[in-house]
Amino acid sequence: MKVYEKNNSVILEGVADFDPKHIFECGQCFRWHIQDDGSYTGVAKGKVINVSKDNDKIYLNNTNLEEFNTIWYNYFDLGTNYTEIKNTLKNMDEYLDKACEFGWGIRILQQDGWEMLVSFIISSNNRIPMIQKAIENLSRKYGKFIGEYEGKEYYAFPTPEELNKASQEEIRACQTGFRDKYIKSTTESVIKNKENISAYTNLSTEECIKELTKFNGVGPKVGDCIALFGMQKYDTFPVDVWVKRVMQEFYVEEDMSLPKIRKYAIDKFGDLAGFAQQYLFYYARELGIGR
DNA sequence: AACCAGGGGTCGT
DNA sequence: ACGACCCCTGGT
Repeated sequence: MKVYEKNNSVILEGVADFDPKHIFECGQCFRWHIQDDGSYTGVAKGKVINVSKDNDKIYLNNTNLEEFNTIWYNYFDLGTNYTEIKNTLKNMDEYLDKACEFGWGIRILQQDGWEMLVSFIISSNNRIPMIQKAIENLSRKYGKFIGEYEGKEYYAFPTPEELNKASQEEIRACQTGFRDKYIKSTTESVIKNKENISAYTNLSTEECIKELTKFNGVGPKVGDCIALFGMQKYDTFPVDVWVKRVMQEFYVEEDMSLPKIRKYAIDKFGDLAGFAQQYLFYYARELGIGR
């Protein structure tokens, strides 16, 4: 991979297994939006950045080499060899083979743990456009102003201290619905116990999920998502409705419970369970499998 | 036009 | 084990 800077952009040449659509639409993130030109603009790590692809070049716009080295290299998980991961998964069975081919450019972003905690609490019993709207509202109201990009204003996701200034009613006014109380209680608990959410990456997967599910509004599925997307716990397997469908379609009996599907997948896919989940989710959702 | 069913995890009973 | 929770979408 060749990396160089040009006109407020960082250009990556010959990077394998990277497709913006696959990355931003595989269910792992909520703050990336497609633009008229097919590129994606998003807020992460307190910055606004735009990502586009042209043949074998990836353009990271509105950033520079220093930020690439300190932030975006890890954020886009560029140190991980996805070709190898896909090869291992594809050899397991024909369904993973198809799913990996289909979502060939997926990468699991290394996102902020605190932001994932709140975002996936909002995601429970909720749909993606609604989740995006609520997170946007919370950021605009309580997060720091980052700046304008292409005529739009962007705000960082609020820190625990910033979000703690909001009352339950004010949180609900951001269109969180009945999850307002979960967000309030979780934020208060983080502040009160001086929780360092980013340190959860140091825990074992099991310990990490056990700690996460102590927060109000975090059950098994949401806990799995936070661990996978915010804490690099790749040996877990969030089972949402789409993953349940695709698993029942290809692997297990129709009446298998969610915890059993999860265990089945973790036993089968092992350390790569989280990656398998992403390929299967994207495949199932884009193709409407099991609907 | 007005209404109702559907979607989607967690909590509390 | 099961209903309630919020709110937008899509169908009738």
